[in-house]
Amino acid sequence: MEPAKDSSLPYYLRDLNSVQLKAVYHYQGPLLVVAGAGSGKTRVLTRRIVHLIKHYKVEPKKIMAVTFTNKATNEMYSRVVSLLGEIGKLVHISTFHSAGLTILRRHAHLLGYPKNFAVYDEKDSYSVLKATLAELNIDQKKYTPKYFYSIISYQKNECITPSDASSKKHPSYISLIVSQVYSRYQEKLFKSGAMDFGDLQLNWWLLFKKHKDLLERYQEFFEHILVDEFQDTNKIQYELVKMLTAKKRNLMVVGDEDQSIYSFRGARVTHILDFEKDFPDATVIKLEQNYRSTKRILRAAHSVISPSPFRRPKKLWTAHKEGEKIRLFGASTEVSEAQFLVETVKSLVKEKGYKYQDIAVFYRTNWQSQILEEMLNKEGIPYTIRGAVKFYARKEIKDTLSYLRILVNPFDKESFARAVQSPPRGIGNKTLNQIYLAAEQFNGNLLKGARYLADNCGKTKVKEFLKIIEELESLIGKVAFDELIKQVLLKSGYLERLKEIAKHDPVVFSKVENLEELRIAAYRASQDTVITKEHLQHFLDKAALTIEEDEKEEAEAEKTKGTFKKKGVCLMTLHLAKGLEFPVVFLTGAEEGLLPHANSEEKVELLEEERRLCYVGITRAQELLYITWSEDRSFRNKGSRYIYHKRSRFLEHLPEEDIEDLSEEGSSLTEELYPDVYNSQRNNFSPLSKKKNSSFSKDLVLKVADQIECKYSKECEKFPPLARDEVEEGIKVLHKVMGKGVIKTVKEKSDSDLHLEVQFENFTMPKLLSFKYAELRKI
DNA sequence: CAGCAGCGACTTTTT
DNA sequence: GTCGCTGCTG
Ligand SMILES: Nc1ncnc2c1ncn2[C@@H]1O[C@H](COP(=O)(O)OP(=O)(O)OP(=O)(O)O)[C@@H](O)[C@H]1O
Repeated sequence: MEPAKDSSLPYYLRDLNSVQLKAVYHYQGPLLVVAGAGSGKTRVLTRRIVHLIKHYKVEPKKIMAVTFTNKATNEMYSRVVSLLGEIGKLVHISTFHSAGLTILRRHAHLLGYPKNFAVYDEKDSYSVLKATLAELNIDQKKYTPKYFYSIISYQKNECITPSDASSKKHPSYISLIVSQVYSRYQEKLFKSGAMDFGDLQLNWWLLFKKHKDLLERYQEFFEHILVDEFQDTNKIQYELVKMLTAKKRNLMVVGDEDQSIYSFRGARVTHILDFEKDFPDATVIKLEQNYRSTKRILRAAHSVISPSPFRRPKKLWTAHKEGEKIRLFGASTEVSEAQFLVETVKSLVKEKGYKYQDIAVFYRTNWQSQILEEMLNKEGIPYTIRGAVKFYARKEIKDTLSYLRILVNPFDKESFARAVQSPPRGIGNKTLNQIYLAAEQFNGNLLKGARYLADNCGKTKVKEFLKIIEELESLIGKVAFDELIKQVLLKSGYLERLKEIAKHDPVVFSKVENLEELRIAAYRASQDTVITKEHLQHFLDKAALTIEEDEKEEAEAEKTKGTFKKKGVCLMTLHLAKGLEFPVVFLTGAEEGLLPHANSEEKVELLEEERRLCYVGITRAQELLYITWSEDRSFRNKGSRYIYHKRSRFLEHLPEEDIEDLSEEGSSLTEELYPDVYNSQRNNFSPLSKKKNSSFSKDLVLKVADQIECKYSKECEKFPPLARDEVEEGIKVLHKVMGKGVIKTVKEKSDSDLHLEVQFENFTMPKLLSFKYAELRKI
């Protein structure tokens, strides 16, 4: 297809082929774009936003663009901002959940929730469910909280409310129990002034159902709604989109059936088919030219996806060159797989001129990243990882944030209980229950309940706890956010407690380090401005949705490139990779049991989803593609038995002429014959055991703990401020929060500011700082 | 009420 | 192999 090269076209319409242009020009009415990977779907969607604003003079804030994952949202955001600059930031670009949260923050009172309702994560929800099951005398061994959580989430995704669930005509025994649990659970959440993830959609939907006037206002407000990755949309999300566009019918959806990988959370590919039924007048546009990958990569991708039995065949071609062969590497152990990765990355950077951030590493499950990380660390290769063990889900972080959460929402039982008991302070379940009871007199306000108990029943321990809370509360509006976090850690005795534990168990080092990381996140979120309740709420919201702090800001920093890439090799799960692209891709763990995952082998639908996952991974690659697997990997729960895994069945049909097999010599045969030798060799191979204990001594714990207490800010006073013309790579600096470090790179951003990358002593990864705000000292 | 031993779950993917 | 929860003990 000839690109429209006419240079009289505005900048944002260049580099689009005629079919793409047709989609971008589309003004009003429903529009469906279906197309294969890399055909420019996201490009068309983002360019169309620009066109709507520039040409049709639609106000940016009246455009909403949504999708499911944070990553894909960031991708859209950075593309729009790079095309539009500041104006682009006014467009409402977010995930469905984040959009729901924003709207519910404004109107939740209409549903009876407090304005500062809490957002419960999975763990909080489990805990509520556990209490629910206990109340209903349900055997938790037989039906776990997890089980109910998944069913309730599913129901919420399907627009099923508790009352819908209980009004079933001929309920089975189990669905009867489920509906009981669902109702009681929902009641409990409500009393705690809390919503779970599903509620961010369900309550949004209910809000619009119950308050037509409000819905109309939003229908009126949003001129255009665009949905990226439409195949990942579940029922309630589709319903929401239909509701919102019912009046103006300016809805554009963009998707690819072959990339549907979220059916486990209720996403339905059939929505693409439904769309044509729901909007019979929809314009349908198909894109067939791939602009991302080489011919070889595309053929490989095709060989993976085409055997799928349910698939509607789709054309996809590219004008790009053949490119290099796809390299396969079958390793004998996960360690040698990781070694291959590390070595190859090194040589790509050294000899082929690739940058670390050009390289992505994908895997099926989060835990697979561990070994890869260790290897990369060992070799000093910079990398970024997202979502592994979610930062805000860690115990120490949740413990700390629980104090802030009850400041914002004193009804939040989960956070209240957590704060009260971390660290343990002589208040146990008995007192806790008394507080709950007392709180009923105050509409469920737990702080008031506690106050009542403290004043009238002489509970000194409770009094002491309340004193902490009140002191913290008084800091709001007075100090910066990082200071507030520090005070939480000090006043609550949490840090003291960790130091105590450190004396006999240095493992807490990583916890202290994480807390320091949290304080830095707080510092970055507020810089030196005074923290307000609104700020605090906002920060907690972002934490709840696992939106990485300043991800959007950084996206901006790299405007020129269009797409934003973080520093270093990018590690992520296959699910998170969707919508992104990289010059070099490593698809790791491409073996039976992992891809397809063992849990998905049984059912065809699940198996096919795994296939699509593999397809998604392959189609992220622009130039080079490496596929690796390991015949042997230790699965912790399966004991120390090693199970031999064959190369993934999805690789079976890779075209012979497009691949180059670099697999290790020695194979399954050797393993089967000499398992002992094999195993001992394997042990020699793991120098990476997590025995941090010896090197991360208790001194280090104390050091970081000191840091939290801001020892550096005093030290800072001893050194002269660093002037702008003194900034130079390699010089030593002191930062009041992060301590001593060396400037690694200097990036000019504008006249007013510099961007510095500083390697601090106490952190493995370098930190990005703004010169203007960092107030560095010269040492 | 806190500490500790013993037990089971954990590793599928996201918000 | 580790984490976190449960239930027992002091
Ligand atoms: N007409 C074009 N000319 C040049 N490059 C293009 C054109 N259309 C798309 N591209 C490029 O192709 C790549 C893929 O585009 P994009 O990410 O929008 O595709 P996509 O359909 O959203 O892919 P996926 O579904 O795999 O996420 C991008 O690098 C984009 O810049």
